Amino acid sequence: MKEVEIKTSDDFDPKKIFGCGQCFRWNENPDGSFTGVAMGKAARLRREGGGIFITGTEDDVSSVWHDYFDLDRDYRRLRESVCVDGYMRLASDYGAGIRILNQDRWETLCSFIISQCNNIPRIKKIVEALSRLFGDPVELEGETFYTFPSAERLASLSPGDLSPVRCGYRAPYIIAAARAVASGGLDLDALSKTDLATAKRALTALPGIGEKVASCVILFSLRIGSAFPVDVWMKKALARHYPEGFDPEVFGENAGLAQQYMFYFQRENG
DNA sequence: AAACAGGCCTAAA
DNA sequence: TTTAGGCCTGTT
Repeated sequence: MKEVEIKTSDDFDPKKIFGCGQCFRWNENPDGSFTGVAMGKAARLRREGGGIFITGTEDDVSSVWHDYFDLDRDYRRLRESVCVDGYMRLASDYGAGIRILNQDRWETLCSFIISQCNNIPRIKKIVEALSRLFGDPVELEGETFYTFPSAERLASLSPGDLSPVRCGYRAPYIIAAARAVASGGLDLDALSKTDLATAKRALTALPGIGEKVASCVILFSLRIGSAFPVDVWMKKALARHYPEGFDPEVFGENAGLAQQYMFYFQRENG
C-alpha cells in the first residue's frame, strides 16, 4: 500500500493525539506506527524524521485526513493562547503535539455513550465488537478491518441485538441515539453550526447522555471549541490547581483544547 | 470477595 | 439544587 505525506506543523504527535482520550479506534504497533479505522477507511500512520506518513492517496488526504487531523489550525499558536498561568504553561508544554480530531459525529456520539462508567480497554473492545458485527469490511495490507456501523444500521436493531457486544445497560441508549439520528430528529450536522448551549441542550435530551458525554461529542466532532468536558480526571486537576473554583470561559473558544492539555497532563502525571 | 471504572437516571431531601 | 444508590460487565 502506498503512502503519502501529511504536511503539518510541529504540533503533531500521533502518540499524544491518539492517546489523549478523544478516540478509540487507533492502536499502536510494535514498530511505533498506528493502525486505525476512521471515516470509513482503514489506515496506518507513521512518523519518520520530521514527517508524518499515512497509507492512501493524495486524494484521501485532501478529502478526509486533512480535515480529520484539523490541519488548518495552527496549534503552536493555540497552545500559546491557553497559557493563562504557570500550571497551564506546564500542562500545554507537556501536551505539545496534541491536536483535536474532527471525527465522525455519529461514531463519536455512540462511542462516548459507551464510555460512561467504563475503562478505556473495555470501551475499545465494545466499539470493536460493534464494528465487527454491524460495520462493513475494509481491507488494509491484506488484513480486514470493519468500519463503524451507521446510525441507520443500528436503528434497525433492538437493544437485545446488542447483547453479543456486551455493552450492558448502555444498549438501549445506543439504539435510542441511533434512531434519533437515523430519523433526522437529531441532526448532528446542523448542530455543529449552532453554539455550545444549543448543542448541549439537544444532546442531553437523549436518554443516557448527560453533561460530560455531550461535551465530548461537541468538542470532538461538532467542532465547537468552547466545550469543556469534566470527568473524574478533570475534577482532580481542577480541585488541585484551582481550589477556589474555575470558569472555562477564560479560555473562550479554546477551552476544549485547554481541557485536553489539563486532562492529558493529569492522567500521565497525576 | 468486594470494590471500582473516563456517567446517567431516579427518588428523596 | 444537591445527594445517594443502582445499573451491565470485566478486572483487580
